Amino acid sequence: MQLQDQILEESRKLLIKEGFSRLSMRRIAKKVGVSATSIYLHFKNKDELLLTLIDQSIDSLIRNLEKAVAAGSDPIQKLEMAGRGYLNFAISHPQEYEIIFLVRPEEMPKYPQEKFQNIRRGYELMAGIIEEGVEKDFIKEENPLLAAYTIWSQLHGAVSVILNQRLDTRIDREKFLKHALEHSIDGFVSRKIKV
Amino acid sequence: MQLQDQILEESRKLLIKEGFSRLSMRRIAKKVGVSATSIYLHFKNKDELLLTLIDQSIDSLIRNLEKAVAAGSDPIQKLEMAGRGYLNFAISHPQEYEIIFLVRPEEMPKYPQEKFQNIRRGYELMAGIIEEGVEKDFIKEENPLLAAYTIWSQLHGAVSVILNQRLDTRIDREKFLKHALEHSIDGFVSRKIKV
Amino acid sequence: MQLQDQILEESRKLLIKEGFSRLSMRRIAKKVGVSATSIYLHFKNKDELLLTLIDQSIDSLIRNLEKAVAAGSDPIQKLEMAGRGYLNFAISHPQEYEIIFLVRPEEMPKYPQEKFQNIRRGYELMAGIIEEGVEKDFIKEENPLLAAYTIWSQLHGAVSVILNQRLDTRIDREKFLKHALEHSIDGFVSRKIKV
Amino acid sequence: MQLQDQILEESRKLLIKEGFSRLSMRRIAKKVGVSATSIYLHFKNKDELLLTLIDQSIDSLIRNLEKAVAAGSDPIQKLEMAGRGYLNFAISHPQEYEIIFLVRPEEMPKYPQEKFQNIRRGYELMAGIIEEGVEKDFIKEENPLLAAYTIWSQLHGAVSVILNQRLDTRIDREKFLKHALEHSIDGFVSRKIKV
DNA sequence: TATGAATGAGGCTTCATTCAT
DNA sequence: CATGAATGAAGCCTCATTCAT
Repeated sequence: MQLQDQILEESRKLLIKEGFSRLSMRRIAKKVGVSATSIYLHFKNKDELLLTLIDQSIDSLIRNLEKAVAAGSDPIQKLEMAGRGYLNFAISHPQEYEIIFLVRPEEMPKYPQEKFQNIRRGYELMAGIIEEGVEKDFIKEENPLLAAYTIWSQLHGAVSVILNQRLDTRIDREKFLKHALEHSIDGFVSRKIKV
Repeated sequence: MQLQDQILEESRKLLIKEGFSRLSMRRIAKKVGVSATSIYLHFKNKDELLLTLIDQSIDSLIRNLEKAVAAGSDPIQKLEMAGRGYLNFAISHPQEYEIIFLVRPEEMPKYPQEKFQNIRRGYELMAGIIEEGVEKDFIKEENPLLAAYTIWSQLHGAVSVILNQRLDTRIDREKFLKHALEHSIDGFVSRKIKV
Repeated sequence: MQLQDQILEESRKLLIKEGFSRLSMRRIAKKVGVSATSIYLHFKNKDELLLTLIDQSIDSLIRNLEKAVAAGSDPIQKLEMAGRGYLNFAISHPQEYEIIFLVRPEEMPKYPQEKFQNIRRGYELMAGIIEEGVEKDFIKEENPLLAAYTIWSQLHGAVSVILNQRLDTRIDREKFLKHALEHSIDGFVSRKIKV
Repeated sequence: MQLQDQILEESRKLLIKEGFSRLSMRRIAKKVGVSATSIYLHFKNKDELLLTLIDQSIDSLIRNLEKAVAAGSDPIQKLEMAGRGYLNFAISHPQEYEIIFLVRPEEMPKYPQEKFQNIRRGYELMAGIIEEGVEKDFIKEENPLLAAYTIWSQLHGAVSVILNQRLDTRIDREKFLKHALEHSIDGFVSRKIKV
């Protein structure tokens, strides 16, 4: 593995294990086993490193969604599989998922906007499915993008409480995820069709 | 205003404006117009300051929810008003809302667990309403706590994308909030009763 | 007990338990249960407090020596009892003993010299005994002050290694003290007379 | 000279001139003429710096003793030379000598015990000589280690009063040292053989 | 006699980054 | 491609002391 990739990988690990505030160039360098200076041969500075991290993670999430969706046949199934894919990705790749939401708005001006807009591809993929569902009369929905984004945000909410370890201890994690998915996807769908 | 309150207020402002990583004792002191040392006369250390901030914010959120709920008559209305109250609070008091979710899991061990568990009162309030709805046959739901927590997490998701300034620019904020609320509350209710 | 005495007592305890570097006005105040400011009502500043502490300790040591010597009949016995008294005092009142040697030379200019010279009374007491022994022909010694001071310094050495917890673990403390005393006092006497 | 050595040297000087309580990383850095940060490139932290200082000093003392002893022929002469070597080292390298006794018991837990135990080699060297003396019938002594340690502590006492500038102004320093050495070594020896 | 509030100086340490090699 | 040395800024925190009450 190239040094550049090692740096990215260790950064991800450090990020999830120790938190953002403890992610320093020195720490990364030590973990990788090179001098701190060496990192600068591969990344212009810390911001660029983070940006690469974010970029990769967004790509990874979207690739996962696309793969998940590919297996579905009708729009409703596709939507459900996208939702499931989202949750699975977040839960099983917490480092990558969290990095996507790592940069806080006050720091965003430092980062090129278009990088963040890549994430659009995620819910646009969902919006596309909904649109397809509308066209094929599976789904009734006036604003597919809005609908997709709503689902997207709700899935994010469910994942957030888990990754932030704030899920009530009296609630079973798997049950919660199942319920949240249903409530976001099935519920949405059912309501629109069955009612 | 007492210095203690000024410190808390400026901390909140700084937090929202500059982010967690830039919230330092020195910065707070400078903003308030006192020496950094003075803060230690009112708070044992930075952690205690943050804890007070969190505590106050949780209290504030819950008081808002309680007030919102008080105006409702039947369970369904109450639930909707709680949801609306949640969103309103988060949007209009972003500093306080964000502080509640500020502490990341890797730093939690430092803080007393019971402080964080105060937040339970928030979704337990919702669970209570759902239970009431079940009793009065307005709502069909086997696990009110799970249901309440699901709604809770979804509202959090909606709020998060807004506060993190990640809402797609093509989507209107108000429309999104309305849609998200409906999708979380009404949808939940309709599905359970009407179907 | 007066506040002033409480302050002194807690200072002594703190000094021995936590060390000089951690003896701060705030800490003392907290231990005593008053505000830090209050100490300044009783002592001009930290140096004055320390000085009082030293003064009292020197007095205490010397009073102990005088008492010990009083019980002896002939000079040799007196000398031995003085030595034993010295060791006993140091071992059983480590706080007070250590304070006497607390102030390092580089800080001495701050303190009035005459306070420290009180300690002279300690080995002058011993020198007196030796002189008495010379007069009564028990002891042969040209320079009683030098002899007394030598014994004095050797007893200090023995006590130091114990209080500094540097006594070799393979050596029994009591045996060491006995041996050191013999070697300093008896040995001195025997050599001069018996040989 | 390497920066590391400069740091150690200036630390020693500062220690003897200003005392332990004023030995700070900043001060050392200023003396050496580098930024405080630079020290951390050569020492992990302040404790490590002190430990290095202590380690070097213990080594230095023991090497001096060994050299001193080498010149002696019979055990008694060796013992005397070791004692003289001890005094000489302490008086002419006060910084190094004092550092050995710098760490107070309450701070010892922070430091690895084995470093401090190196000092054992010092009085074990003396114990060895005494043992040799016993074997060759020059000396009668049941417990060589105890005897050696007693001498050791007494020499330390003599040195202490001088380095702490507490020697009575009426006593000549050289005479005192000579007397103390005799009293510790010769006295010990004479008594054991001649009586 | 007592204190709460305040402060400037300074404590140790970590950080991102640069520069010469 | 890699590094060791260096640094200014900043982090949290404690200190002795003063002042107004």
